[in-house]
Amino acid sequence: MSTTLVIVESPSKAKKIQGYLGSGYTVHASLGHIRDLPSTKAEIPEKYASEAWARLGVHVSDGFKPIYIVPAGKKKVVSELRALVKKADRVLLATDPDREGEAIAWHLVAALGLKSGFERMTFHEITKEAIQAAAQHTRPIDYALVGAQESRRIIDRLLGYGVSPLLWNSISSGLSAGRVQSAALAALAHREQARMAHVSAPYWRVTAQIGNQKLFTATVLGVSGQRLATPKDFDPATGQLKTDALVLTAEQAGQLVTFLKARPVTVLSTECVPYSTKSPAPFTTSTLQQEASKALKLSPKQSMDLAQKLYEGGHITYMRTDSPSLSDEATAAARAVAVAAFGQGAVPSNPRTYAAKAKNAQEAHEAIRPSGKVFKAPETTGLASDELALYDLIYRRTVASQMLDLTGMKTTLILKAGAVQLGAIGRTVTEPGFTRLYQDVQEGEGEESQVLPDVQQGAALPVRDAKAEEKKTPAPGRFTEASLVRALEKVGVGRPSTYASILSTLDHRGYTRVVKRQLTVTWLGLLVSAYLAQACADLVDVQFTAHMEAELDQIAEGALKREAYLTRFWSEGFARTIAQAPQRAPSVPVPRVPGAVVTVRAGEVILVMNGRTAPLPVDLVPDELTPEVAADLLVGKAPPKRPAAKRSTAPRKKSGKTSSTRATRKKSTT
DNA sequence: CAGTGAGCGAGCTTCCGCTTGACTT
Repeated sequence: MSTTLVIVESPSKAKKIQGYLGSGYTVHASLGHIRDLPSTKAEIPEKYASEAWARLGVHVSDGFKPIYIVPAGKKKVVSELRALVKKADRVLLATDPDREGEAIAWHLVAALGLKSGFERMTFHEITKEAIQAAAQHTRPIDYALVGAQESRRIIDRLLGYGVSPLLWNSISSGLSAGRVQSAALAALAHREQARMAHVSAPYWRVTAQIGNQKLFTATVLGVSGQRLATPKDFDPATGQLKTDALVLTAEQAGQLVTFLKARPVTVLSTECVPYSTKSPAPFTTSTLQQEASKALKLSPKQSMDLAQKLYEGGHITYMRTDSPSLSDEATAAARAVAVAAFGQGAVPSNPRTYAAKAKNAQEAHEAIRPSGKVFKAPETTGLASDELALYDLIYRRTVASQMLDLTGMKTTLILKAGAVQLGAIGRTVTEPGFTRLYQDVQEGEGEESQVLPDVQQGAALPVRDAKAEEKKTPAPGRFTEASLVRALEKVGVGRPSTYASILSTLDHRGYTRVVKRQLTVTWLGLLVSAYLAQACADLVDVQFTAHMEAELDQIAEGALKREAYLTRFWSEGFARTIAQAPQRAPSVPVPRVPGAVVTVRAGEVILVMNGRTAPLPVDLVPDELTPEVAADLLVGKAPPKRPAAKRSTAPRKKSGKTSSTRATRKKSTT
């Protein structure tokens, strides 16, 4: 009897597919990649160990030939697969239908020593029909696509292992740089610098409570035809007014309140326009992380760990995806839930479809959704606590994606009291649509969602109360872990499988800290970012990945040769930049402390001011370095303690440590 | 003379992306 070995990436997928293909097929998982460039010196094969180029794992001057090894953790799965290959007379490489999957298929051919009798099998849906059809309609491996993946891998290696040593030289041993992490760090550093440079300006906001029965809030827009200043009217760098808007003094604000309380307002104009809010798309990895962060206060890592459990338990589809699209069966299931709960009118007559808008999306999987042809209601899953909460979020989001848009009317009233002009905005909902099931957690609600009375032009309304509040123009907000992921996804940096790990890399290197769910950058992070911006400007350019992707697409289409691209990119580009990079420690100014700079000496981050130096505490967030704190540090006083920001692990655990201590011990005993 | 400790030098670190368990905390 003949048997066919089918190799997929994930074990839960293997189990399901085995059921659909039945006897005659053996389905086994590769657990992702099975070969890679050597990551440490110890992994370099002996025959290359003495070669200088082997440090990179890529023979640059010999056509950028990579050295591939089977990492220690993957030896077991490779030998299992080898044994299965022996028993099979045909192998179907059913890894994911994307660039990385194509490469895994090719690595399997190489690592398992397949000579013939192998084919590539791809599918976008795990249903019995789709799988059986896919097993019949196989194709050869797409070597151009594999070449694009190898180019991506080589670029990331050359950049990462080429640039990181510059940091060891100029800043501190063990630091790292890379295409993805350095772009993420640059975004954080840029935002933190804008915050530090921000000069806030005070302004007054005057509001009145108006109405006969139900009161509504109106805001003073202007006086005698001159507009009242709002945050947009100030230059964030100086705090100075940059338009001709009116900034009230405290006294004027008080007078305005008294004036308003003393007389009714008349309606100058009313405007009523329809508005709508589109149903949200089903979850991708990135949007799941954002919503779980807002609604459930989970970090991206926590969300992914929970989603992994839900996936393994058969509750949801695959959780690492960049596609918001639903299969036909899932669309029908979502509509069925909506109709059962809210009636036939809850869904549009034509099912909604969603396509990826993220750059660089590969769409190998469908959206994250409840599994199966019929969605299990959350309360019938047997799940509890956080797992239940996350499943419930996914369930409601998926069903909501198939429901009607929210529609309503937006009303704007313009009012006047003497020379004072006021405005009020209100909304009424005519069709709640998807919001019956799924409410976005939104900021900036309040006044915008009030209901305004139905009044005519020229009508007079009593003012019940008025007040003036002193406000300050806000500094740009910090990223959260989830909002950084969203920002990276938007420019195509990182992949669903790496979003959570990018954050942990930044944390482990000491570049960032999470403080009260906000992602803050440390002084070390600012120094590294400043150094890279100066030494390797291309690396921190947000467009870098987008440009790379465009070239990789050309390689995949056969329009560009791998070696030509890598030569232009590396030998004629980054290799030169790296050779010319400065070897000095970077220093960055402290915006609010004139004459002070932060730099690094002997691997330690220090503050330098007036010829004196002081080490900076690791947990001192950059914008907490005020003139007072700086003065205290320089006379050796510790800054005021606050609850320590937790760091997940001790700095830099070294995997090579055991072998090096063993070597030292051996030497000392001889 | 044995035991201790300061000081020195050698060697290593590092990337991104695809998967789970096997480890600690």
